[in-house]
Formats: sequence, structure tokens, C-alpha cells
Amino acid sequence: MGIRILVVEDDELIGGTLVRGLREEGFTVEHATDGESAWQLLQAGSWDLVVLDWWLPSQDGLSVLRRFRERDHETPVLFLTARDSVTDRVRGLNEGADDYLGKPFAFDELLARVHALLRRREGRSGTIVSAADVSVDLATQKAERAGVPLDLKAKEYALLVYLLRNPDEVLSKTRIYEHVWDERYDGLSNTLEVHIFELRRKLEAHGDRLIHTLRGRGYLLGNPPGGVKGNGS
Amino acid sequence: MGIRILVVEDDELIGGTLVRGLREEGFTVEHATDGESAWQLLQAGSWDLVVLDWWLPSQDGLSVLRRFRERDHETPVLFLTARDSVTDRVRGLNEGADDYLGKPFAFDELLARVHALLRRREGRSGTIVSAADVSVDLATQKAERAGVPLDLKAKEYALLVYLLRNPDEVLSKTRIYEHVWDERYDGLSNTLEVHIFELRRKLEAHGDRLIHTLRGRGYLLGNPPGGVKGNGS
DNA sequence: TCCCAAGATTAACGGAGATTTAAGTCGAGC
DNA sequence: GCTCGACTTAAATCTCCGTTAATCTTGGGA
Repeated sequence: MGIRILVVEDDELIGGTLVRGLREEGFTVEHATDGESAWQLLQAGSWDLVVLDWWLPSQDGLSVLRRFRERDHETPVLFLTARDSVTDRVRGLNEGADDYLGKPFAFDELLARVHALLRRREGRSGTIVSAADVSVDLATQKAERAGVPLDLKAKEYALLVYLLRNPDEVLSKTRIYEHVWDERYDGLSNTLEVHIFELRRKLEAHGDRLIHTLRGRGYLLGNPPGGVKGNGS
Repeated sequence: MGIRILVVEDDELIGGTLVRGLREEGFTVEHATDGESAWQLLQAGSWDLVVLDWWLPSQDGLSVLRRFRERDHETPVLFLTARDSVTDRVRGLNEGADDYLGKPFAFDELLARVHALLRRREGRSGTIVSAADVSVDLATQKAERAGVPLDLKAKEYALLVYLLRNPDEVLSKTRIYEHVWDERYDGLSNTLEVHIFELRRKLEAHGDRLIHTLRGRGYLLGNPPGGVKGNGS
């Protein structure tokens, strides 16, 4: 939903904790337990952040990172090193990792670094994503419109975040569905429409329409398409 | 629309998603589920891009590609390989595919590659198609004239894109209709004229006439035809 | 100048797609 | 294992886009 994180970690306990914990924080999380599947997932999807373990069974994390960086220099990578080895972390950073964390670590600490990396990428705006008079704080998961806090369900929140991150752009249902639900969109279900409805209801309690329908094309959050409609005169 | 894409994919879910998603993005999309019908469609129509699955029931995608490339070296082909097999993708590229994508893939990623391939072919200009003071960004589906955004319906958008891609050229109603509507033009319906009218209305709100009528021959977007009209001698 | 065909314009209709409401399902937490 | 709430499914209703159709306008030829 909204923000997609790939966790590459073979240790069952640590991996499970990471996935669960990050999901509770409202992220969409996928989990790979070896280098090969990690590589496939990296190529397949667009990720906002990658948490990558140093030691992996079939292929070490470093070479995954190196291959990944040949194509993608943007997506932040948080590197997990087995211990706080200076040489390891230097090598990781040299290969394009953005930050590292030595095991064992507290989940809190990892979360702080995740937010820091995402913040850096959001460009100045802190953990806050906003458009028009709506804003969401990704760290605290609080959404508000015109200063009034919104009480959103998890899916509504995820949907809003995705729309906010692509303001004034036509987003097809296919794209929205794949991002927010992390599934293929078969066009048979109207789940997306129902959530749009709920989100609109809550947003429009404190302002006018923000989510516009482009019939047959998708939805758009922001200014109504086509600028000013009925000009005066 | 305006831009025609052939999707060759036997998997119902993936194919359905591709067709629906690409249509939402404003393309005219046809769908073939086996090599034989794919071959027929390839020969029948003129396509701007082909998305071709590796595995097909009656005949594998590679041989379809090979046969197609004997006649057509221009049309970009995006190849879908079942997995990220290096040998598969090398073979595909050797046979004349322009790009590949390993399943599973996110729709977003496919869309990005589609735009990249079209861009390469559109000639430098990015995803932007323009003529005179009108331009359309195929990626964001935003159209504008003299900097003023236009609020176009799906069909109007498709029509405009087709006209923009063939500026200063007389386009018969038959050609326009078959490209934009993807149907035979029987000359009985005046749908095309109605859409031309609507499109003109929106375009001419911010400038003078751009779509000219060539009585009995069709329409032309661009400079008035023949320069000076009633020149003597 | 008159006539006719091609095209322009306007209004109305039908249906696909979108909205809305309500009932069903599933999982988390007690 | 029960209950509550979030999410999904289903179904009714509505809305708007694209088409049709009917009328008006224009241009070219006799």
C-alpha cells in the first residue's frame, strides 16, 4: 500500500519480525529469503525502499546490491550487516547502500532509519506528503485536511498516500490497484471504487472535491482537469 | 487510441489486465491469445507497438516474432518472458525484440517500457506529441493549447493524438475512423463529425482554426491547405 | 442564382461505467 | 470460540460519454 518495501532476509525470525513490524506501520512489504527471488522481485516491482541482508544463502547480498545498482540508482537500500564490522559496512556503502545497521538491532532503530531514508527521498518535505490542503505524516500515520484530522481505515490511508504522491496526475485503476492492493487488477471487483467513495466522503466533509473521476481513464487527486471550465465574460 | 498496441498473451488474467490498463492509458488495444490469430492481426493492421508473450499455445512467440520481422523491422516489440532467463531474453533480442520484461511484472513497469519504446520511435520528443501550439503528453495524458490545459473526453483525446501524429496531412474520414475507433467506416454514421466538432470547439477556445475540412477528402490538422486559397492565374 | 450534397450543429437517448447502499466474509483481539 | 470491525462482494441506482438522428449551413457546380 502506498509505500512499498522489499525485505531480503533469510533468517526466519528476523525476517518475520521485520515484515510484520513494517506492515503494522502501514507499509506494503514483500519478503524474499534468498538472492535469486530477491533479484526477481527487485526487477519486477517498483520499490520505495529495500532492506537487504548481508548474508544470503545462494548469493550474498552485496552482489545483489551491485547488480541492482546497475539499473537503479534511486531507490534507497538499507543494509543489514551481521555485526558492526567496519570493513563490511564500508563495502556496502561503496556498492551503493544508503545506510547500514548492525545486528542485533532494535526494531525501533530500524524504523527510524527507514523513515530517515524515505524522508531523504521525499525531498525535504520530511515524512509529510501533501497536496492542496490535505497532508499525511508517514511517520505518525496521521492524515488531515485543512487542519482537521481524518479518521481513516488502513486501506483508505494507503489509497490516500498513493494519490497524494502523484498529485494532478491521471492514475488508472490498474495502476492504483496494483500499488495499493499489491495484486493484479482483474476489473471484476469494485473494491477500489468503494474505497474511493469512502475516502471522498471523509475528505469532502472538510472541503470540496479533490478526487476527480476521469471516466474510463481513472482518478486524479488535485485540481480539476482542464483548468478553469466556464470562464466569465 | 491514436496509438495502436497489439497484446499477444494467452494468460487470461495477465492479458486482461494489460488490455484494460493500456486502454485506460488512452491506447487502442487489440488482444490475441494464440500465435495464429496474432499473426493474422499483425498482418492485417498497422501497429505502433506489440507486446508479445513468450509462451503461446499453438506456436511460440519467438517464431511469431521471427516471421513478423521478415516483413517489418520498424514496429517495436516488447517481449514477455516467463522468467528472468538470460538465454530467453537474449534469444528474444536476437530475433528482433526491442525490449523484454520478466514475469511477474508490475503494470507500472510495463507502462514505463511501453512509453520508452514509443518515445524512441516518436523521435526525440519524449512522450510529447505536438504541432503548432498544441501538445499532448502521452504519459500523463495531458493536452494543452498555448499553455492552457484542455479538458478532453477519451475519444476526443484519441482523435487529437491521431491528428497530431499526422500533422499537415490530409486524413480521410475512413483512415481516421479506422485508427481511432478501430472499426470499419461505413459512412452512415456521423460520429466522427460530432467529435471533430467538439474537439474544434475546445481547441478554438484558445486560438484560431487548426482542424481544416477538405470537402470530400477528409480533415487536416495544421496550416491551412494550399497556402493562399483563391490565387489567380 | 438555385440546387444539392457534404459537413456542421444541436438535442436526445441508451448503455457502460461509476456511485451508493447493504449484506457477507474474514481475521484480529478478547 | 465469540465478537467486533475492516474489507470485500453484490446489487440497485445514477451519471455522463458516445452515438444517433434530425435540422441547419456551407460550398461547388449547373
